Amino acid sequence: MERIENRIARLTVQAIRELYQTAETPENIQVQSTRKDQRGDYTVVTFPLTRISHKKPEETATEIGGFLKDNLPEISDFEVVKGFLNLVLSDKFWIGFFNSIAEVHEYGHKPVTEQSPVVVVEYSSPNTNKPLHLGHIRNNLLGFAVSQIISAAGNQVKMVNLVNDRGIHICKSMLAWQKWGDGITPASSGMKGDKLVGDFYIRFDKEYKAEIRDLMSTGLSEEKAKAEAPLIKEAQDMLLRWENGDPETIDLWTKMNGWVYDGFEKTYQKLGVAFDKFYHESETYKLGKDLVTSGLTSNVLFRKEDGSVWADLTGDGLDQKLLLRSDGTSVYMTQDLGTAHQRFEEFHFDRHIYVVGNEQDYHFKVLKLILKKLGFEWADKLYHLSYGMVELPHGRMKSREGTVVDADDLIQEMIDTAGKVSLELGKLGDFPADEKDLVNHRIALGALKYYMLKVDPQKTMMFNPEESIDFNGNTGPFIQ
RNA sequence: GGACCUGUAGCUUAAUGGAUAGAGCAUCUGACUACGGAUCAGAAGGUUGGGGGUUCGAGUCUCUCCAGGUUCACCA
Repeated sequence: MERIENRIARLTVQAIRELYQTAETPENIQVQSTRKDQRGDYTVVTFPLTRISHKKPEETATEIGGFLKDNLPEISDFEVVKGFLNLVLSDKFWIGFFNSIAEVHEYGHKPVTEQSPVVVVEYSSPNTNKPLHLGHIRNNLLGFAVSQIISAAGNQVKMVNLVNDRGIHICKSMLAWQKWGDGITPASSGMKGDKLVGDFYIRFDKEYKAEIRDLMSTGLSEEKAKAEAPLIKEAQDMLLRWENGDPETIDLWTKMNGWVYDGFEKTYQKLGVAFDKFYHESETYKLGKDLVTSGLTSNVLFRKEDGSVWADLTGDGLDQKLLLRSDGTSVYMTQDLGTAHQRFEEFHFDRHIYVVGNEQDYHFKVLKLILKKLGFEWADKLYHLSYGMVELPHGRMKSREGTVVDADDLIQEMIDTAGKVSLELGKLGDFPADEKDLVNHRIALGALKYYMLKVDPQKTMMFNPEESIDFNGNTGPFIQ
C-alpha cells in the first residue's frame, strides 16, 4: 500500500491545481511528521506554496487542508498554525495501520534478493602487530551498524576486512619474539595471541630506542642513529627476506599472524561484528601496478627523470601523488587503486563504502580522482565513511605515552562496571550467576555501542567510560 | 602556506532549509529519607565562535574573519 505521506503529497499537488487553476507543479511538497507539542500526525509546510496560491500562508494552508479532508478519508481533522498545515489522521486509519504491520516480522526492512544492489562495506582493517584499541571499536561498531542499516534498506551487503598483515611493523614484532621470546606462545602462556604479539612490538620499540640513545651518546645525530641502529637494520633485512619468500621467515610470519587472528576473532565476537570476506595486504600489495602502467601509456600519469611515476593533480587543486617509487616498488595508494579495481571486478558493486578514519580524507579524495582519470566511471560509487578520533577525558590516546585503551580491557571493564552497578542497585538480586553474566555482558555492550554510535561519525568524540555505562541519562543501559 | 573537517547551555551532545534550538550530565528547589546515597517532581541555564549575504524562513546554504584538529612523504 502506498505510504500515507506520499498520498498526502500527491493530493496536495492536486489541491493546488484545482484550487488555484494552475498547471504548475511545486518542486517539493514537504510532508513531515508533526512536532510533538502540536496537535496532528503529519504536517504540510505551505510557505513554499504561497508563490503559486498568491495568498497568505494561513489562507493557503486552510484551503489545502479543506481539500485534503474532503478527498482523503483517513484525515479526520486539520489545524493551521502559521504556514503549517497539521493533519490529524483518524483512529480508524491507525488501527488499520497497526493491524497491517503487527504480523510483519521485520517491519521496515526491504527484502533482499539476487537483484538487489550490491554494497561492499570495508571496515576494521587492523594491523597484525598490535591488539585492537578504542579507535578500532568506533570503526567496527560504525562499520557493522552501517552494514545492518544498508542491508535492512534492501541491499546485498558484503562486509569485508582488509588486514594489514605485512610490512616493517610486522617484522619488528617477529624479530623481537625471535630474540627475546624464548619460544613463548599463546598456548604456553595463556595470553591472547594479539596481545602477545603486541607486547613484542612494544619490546622492539623499547630496545630500538635504547640503541638510538647509545648511538647518539657516541655523537651521532638522531636521524643517523635511527637509521643505523642494528635492530632496525635487522628488521629491514627480515622484510627483505619476507618479500623474497624465505621459507623460515614466512613460517614465522604465518605462525605469529595466526596467533593474532585468533585474538582478533575473540574481540570481534565480543563486539558482535562479523565479516563476509577477509583480504590480506600480503596478497594485494602488488596490485595496481598494471593500472599505473596503462595510465602511463594513456598519458594520465607521468614518469619523472629518476623513473618514479606520479599523478599530477595540481589542476584539481591537489598535489602530485607518487604511485611508483624510482625502484619500481609500489606505495599504499597504488595498492588501493588495485584493490578497488579488484573489488569492482569481483562484486560489480553499486556502492563501495570504506569505513576509515578522517586522517585519510585526502587519501580517498586522491584515490577517487585518480581512478576517475584512469577512466573508471565506477569511481563515483566509492564512498569514504570518514570518522573522527576517539578521545578520553584525560586526553588523546598516545601509544608512546601508554594511554592507549585496549579493546578487550575496555570491554571487560565495562562488564565489571555493569556488574558492580547492578549489584549496588540491587537490580539482579536473585538471578542465577550465569544469567547475571549474560545481562551484564549485554548491558556493557549496549552501553558501548550506544555511546559510540550516538555521536555524529564525522566528529572527534569524547569517550567517557563512566558516563557511557551510567544507568541514567542518555545511555544504552538506561534505554535497556 | 594550501586543502579538508570541527566550533550549539558549565560538560557530553541532537536537530531532511521550517514552528518556541531538543536531550542527558552537573547545578539549584522540593518530595521521600534518622542522615547521606539512590529515586521521583520541578526550575534555572543559549546572541548556535564573530561579522556580512541568499531565502517567506538559516544552527543548517554562501562569503569572510577567529579558534582547534587533520592532511599535503620515494610511510602505511
